[in-house]
Amino acid sequence: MQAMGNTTINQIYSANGEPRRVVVAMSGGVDSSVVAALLKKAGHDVIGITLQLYDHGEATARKGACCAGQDIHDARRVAEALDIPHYVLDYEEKFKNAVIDAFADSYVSGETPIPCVTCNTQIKFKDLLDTATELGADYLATGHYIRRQEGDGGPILARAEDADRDQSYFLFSTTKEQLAKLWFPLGDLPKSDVRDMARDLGLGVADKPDSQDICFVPQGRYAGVIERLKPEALTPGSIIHVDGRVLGQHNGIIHYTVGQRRGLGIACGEPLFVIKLDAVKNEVIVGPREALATRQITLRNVNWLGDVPIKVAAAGDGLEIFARVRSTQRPEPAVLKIGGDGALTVELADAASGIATGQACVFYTDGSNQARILGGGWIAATRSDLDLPLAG
RNA sequence: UGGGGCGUAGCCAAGUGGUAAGGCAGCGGUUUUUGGUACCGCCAUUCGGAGGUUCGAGUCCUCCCGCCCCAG
Repeated sequence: MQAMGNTTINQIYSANGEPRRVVVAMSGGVDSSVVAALLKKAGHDVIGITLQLYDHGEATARKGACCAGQDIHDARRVAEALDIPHYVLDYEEKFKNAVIDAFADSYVSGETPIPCVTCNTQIKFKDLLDTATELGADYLATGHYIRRQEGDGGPILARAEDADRDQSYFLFSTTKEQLAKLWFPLGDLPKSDVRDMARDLGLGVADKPDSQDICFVPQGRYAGVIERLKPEALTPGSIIHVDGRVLGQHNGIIHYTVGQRRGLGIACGEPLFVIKLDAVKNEVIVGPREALATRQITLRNVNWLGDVPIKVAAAGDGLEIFARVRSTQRPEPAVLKIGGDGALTVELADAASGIATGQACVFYTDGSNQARILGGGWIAATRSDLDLPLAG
């Protein structure tokens, strides 16, 4: 543990050779607090910034939240203890426009969003990074578990040492330009060590629970958030089996996501899963588990982090990669291809199940814990292994 | 108003004398910086109703109620 801690501090030094000005995005949690402490201890000129992202209402006091209420106080206390300047920036409007509205729009259009990715790339690595730059910072450091390494052609991204904590899935759309000014000191550390460090450093947040769920959604009831923004999203419609039978009614497609089983309220002997959401017809298409199998994925808004242009890398027979279609699953063998029209597709070697549009497909060089991240894209459409319509 | 069949939890369903399987749905939880999946737990003192036989009945008998089929 001690050796690991020293190693990290040494790496922090060796990255620059001399102290630098660093803005640390402090969420009020354990991870970013330890980052601030480590960088301060290493002699850097550390500035803590905490973003206030959403209301002070019902979501504020609950455990597992961040960036509001109690968490801001926690961050401030840590900053005081570390004797570093600390600023709280009101990003509520930016957050609502860039993250919450997009979140609602996504569900209304029949997709399933990942607000954490949007927040990282649209808020933290954009507006906050700009602010950090304005403050004269050389780097913006965060508590994300991912590694930024120096490659031949500039910084590259690699999976975190702690595979269970690896957050590369949520950071796939980090651009090379953003990467140039980002710093992830925890990428080499196991989470348990980070907690130990927090205790050794006497940080009050050492035993704070990990954040989980969507930070701005109270009690996991995301539909309520959407309803407030878009009341029309709760229009009832039909639940239809892939074989054509009308099985029931729903109270708005925003309550469903592809792969979902619970909540359908339909008993038909074998379990039913949501196979597809049709926003135009306002229909929820359900079917057996087999109908969820997919290996063909069409992407949009791909962020490419490879060394050679993607048009070259993915041309012809495509590029053999490892792909991840959800954060909690290991990268699996796949082929990344680019079509004549420039459309990018991923073909999984083994079929995956329950892949919703609006989710992310992230590319890796290999299946190891040291794999480099080659980028990723948003899932625009998938094709069922069965002879069924496109789920998307 | 003759013959036959059926009636078990929200749905489907096993159980033919020994003290109510299972699946689906639902509910709760675990896992998880997205959703979902998965996994774990809970879910009929009671078998359409009323009597009867029996040490003991969802299972046998009688009557009643309700469906379904065939024939009139």
